[in-house]
Amino acid sequence: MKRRSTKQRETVYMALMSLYHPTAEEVYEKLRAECPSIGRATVFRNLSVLAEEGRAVKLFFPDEVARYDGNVDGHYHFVCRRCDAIIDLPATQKLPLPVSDAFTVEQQEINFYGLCRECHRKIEQ
Amino acid sequence: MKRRSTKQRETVYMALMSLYHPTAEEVYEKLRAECPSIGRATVFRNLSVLAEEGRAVKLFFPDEVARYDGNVDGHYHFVCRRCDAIIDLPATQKLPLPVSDAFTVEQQEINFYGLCRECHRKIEQ
DNA sequence: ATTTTATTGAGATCAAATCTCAATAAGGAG
DNA sequence: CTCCTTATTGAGATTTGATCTCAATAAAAT
Repeated sequence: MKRRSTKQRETVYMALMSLYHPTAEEVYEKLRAECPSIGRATVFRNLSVLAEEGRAVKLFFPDEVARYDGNVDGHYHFVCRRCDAIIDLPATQKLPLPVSDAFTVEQQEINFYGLCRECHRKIEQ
Repeated sequence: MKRRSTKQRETVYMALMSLYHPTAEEVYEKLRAECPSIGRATVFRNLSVLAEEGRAVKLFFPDEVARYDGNVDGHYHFVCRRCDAIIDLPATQKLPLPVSDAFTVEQQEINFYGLCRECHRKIEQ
């Protein structure tokens, strides 16, 4: 099944790039404001396609709906448990896999959970 | 709201400990075979409570339903994209957080994705 | 210009998880 | 022990993110 390039797909991609870790629903909401004729399934489908093509990364955080990241360079994420902010962190190192020869690692996902500075300060008082 | 210790909660805990990264549904299925009167909501609720209490860890993997881990010692996970196996890896090191003073890290989650040896072998041929 | 078929959009459908609420039972007080 | 408060349970309804269906459309090869 050869893939075709469509106006909708590129529109979805541009919306994704203009948002920070949006959910599919958020991308849909933004697009609907611009081109009301776009369908929800089209947005969800195209985000999947973009992830398949490596133009986006699908993110999963605890008890959260899926999010998409237009930044496909390897990086970590920090999630604040108080304000729910999701913050990109530069990947300073590749983590060596413990028992390396038993697995072929294609991707690694590293998430930190805790309090951002702002929320830490607020809670201390 | 003081927590009470119930027969059901401990039953759920024992079922969790006897399974390897089960989904809530799998725990429910197992328990239903043993004590048919148990309710689905009870199982789901108690797994949440166990996670809250630190007696279990709730796991999230891409496009998967939530799973629970009775092993609460910090460790990594490897997920095979072909056979979907989820494998515990010993945590050989704590990863230092890049911009450490801006965040208070309480947990870190490290997942590797790729092929287990078996599937790697099968695909090569 | 014609043909093939990937893609779209509206709405239906699915499934995991949560919520509702009356009945039950844990566990502290007397 | 008995009584009382209220956390917990269980059945089923509900929610909600996401996928599926299918006729209409449009990309792109011939």
